[in-house]
Amino acid sequence: MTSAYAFAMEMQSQAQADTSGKPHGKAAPAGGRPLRADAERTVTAILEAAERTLGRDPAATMEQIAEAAGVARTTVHRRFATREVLVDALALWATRRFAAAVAEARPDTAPPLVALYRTTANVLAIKVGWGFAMSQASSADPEVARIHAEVRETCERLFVRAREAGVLRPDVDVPWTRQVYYALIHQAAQRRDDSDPDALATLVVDTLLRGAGTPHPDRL
Amino acid sequence: MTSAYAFAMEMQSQAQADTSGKPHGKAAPAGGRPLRADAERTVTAILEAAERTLGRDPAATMEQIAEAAGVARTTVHRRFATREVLVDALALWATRRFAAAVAEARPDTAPPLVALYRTTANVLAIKVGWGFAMSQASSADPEVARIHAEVRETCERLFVRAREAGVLRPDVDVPWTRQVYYALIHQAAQRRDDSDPDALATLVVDTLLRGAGTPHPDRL
DNA sequence: ATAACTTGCAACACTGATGACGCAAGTAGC
DNA sequence: GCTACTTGCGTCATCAGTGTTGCAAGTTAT
Repeated sequence: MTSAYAFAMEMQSQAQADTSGKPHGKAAPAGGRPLRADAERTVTAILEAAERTLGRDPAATMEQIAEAAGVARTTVHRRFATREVLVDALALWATRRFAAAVAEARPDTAPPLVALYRTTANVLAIKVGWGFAMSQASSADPEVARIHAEVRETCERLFVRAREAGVLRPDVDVPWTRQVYYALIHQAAQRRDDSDPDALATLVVDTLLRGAGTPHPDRL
Repeated sequence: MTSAYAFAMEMQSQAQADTSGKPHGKAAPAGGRPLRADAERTVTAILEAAERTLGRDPAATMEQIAEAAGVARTTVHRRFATREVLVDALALWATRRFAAAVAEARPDTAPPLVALYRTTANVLAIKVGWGFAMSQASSADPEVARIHAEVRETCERLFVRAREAGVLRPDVDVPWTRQVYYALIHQAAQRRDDSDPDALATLVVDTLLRGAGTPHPDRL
């Protein structure tokens, strides 16, 4: 991980929204102003540890997360007032990377097949390693929901273009195709073994387009 | 649901195993002997309510499950000593139906394509409505794990036969194909709308075999 | 009708997780 | 080196969920 900083800090400023304040007293101490270098390192360590830990067990304890991050539990609470704030921050962080990965593939302008391939490879690279955070698509955070909806629409636009370009059959159901596409990516991201993003992307795109059947059997 | 009784009672007898006994005192009162009619109705109501409730929120409370079943929380505990016992019972119940649905399609003897279609339709019929229970494949209960492993192998045997019969391409990776197949079924089961099992099965099989691409484009 | 069973209710104990503090020691940055 | 910040640690309060028990009222089956 290179610079989680910028993201992490945005998280903090988001976090201070303090939607309702179910717990007793105060919210996160998170002010918008810059953190000292060591503090930023800690925040990053916590977010990464949270991903690893929650990835294995979504019900993991703040204690376990703290331990994985190599910090005291109280320190986690200092940075993220509540568990919810932490999870939301994680989700937002990963979601923005996700959106950036999609945008980078220029899905609205590149030739459909190229865009499809590049998008797949980019997204795959994010998904392996940020599996838990990406599973929080149905986050309470409206920003996360918004971004996911946006990506969803981008994806469907791409499929429409692909259909018009003759890459997809004229009769395909775009929403269904997108769901299948998501499912394939998810499945590919699970493979712990051969994790070369390009090979996986090829597998996904190939499966999506050709399926597993023989070209022209006299079927059914 | 017609007769959940036989299943539910088997659950109970499984449940009494009392693996370690983490809580204080005793385990489930579940003896192997028959329940009175009203008690059986209650057990069934609880299992079905658990499915519905946990389907929406896997972290749902025993209280919420009880409420959904129209029963007091203490009654739930009377029938299922711990939350774990309840979830295991649910998983085992659904898993057996699942296995039965697969077996009914004669996946080892029917012509591959027929078997594939029938299996899909049967499994789909189980999965919609028992989504949560079926997601417990990685249950602590060894019986559940065993059945799932068995079905998995049956599925792969079917795919091998399909490949040899020319239904699947000679170069397909069977484990990957099975994963994709599972994912497609899962995806199809999500569709709350057009829930005709046959239509969904057609969609799944069609997608698996043909994919979404045009037959023979000059691709890549 | 009666004996056995089942349920709801109220109450209680226990546990694990969460969140908040204050303080002492250590570190970053000027 | 001085100041401000950050962290670990110990501690405490609170809470939600779980599991248990006793009893009165209702139901089932014979």
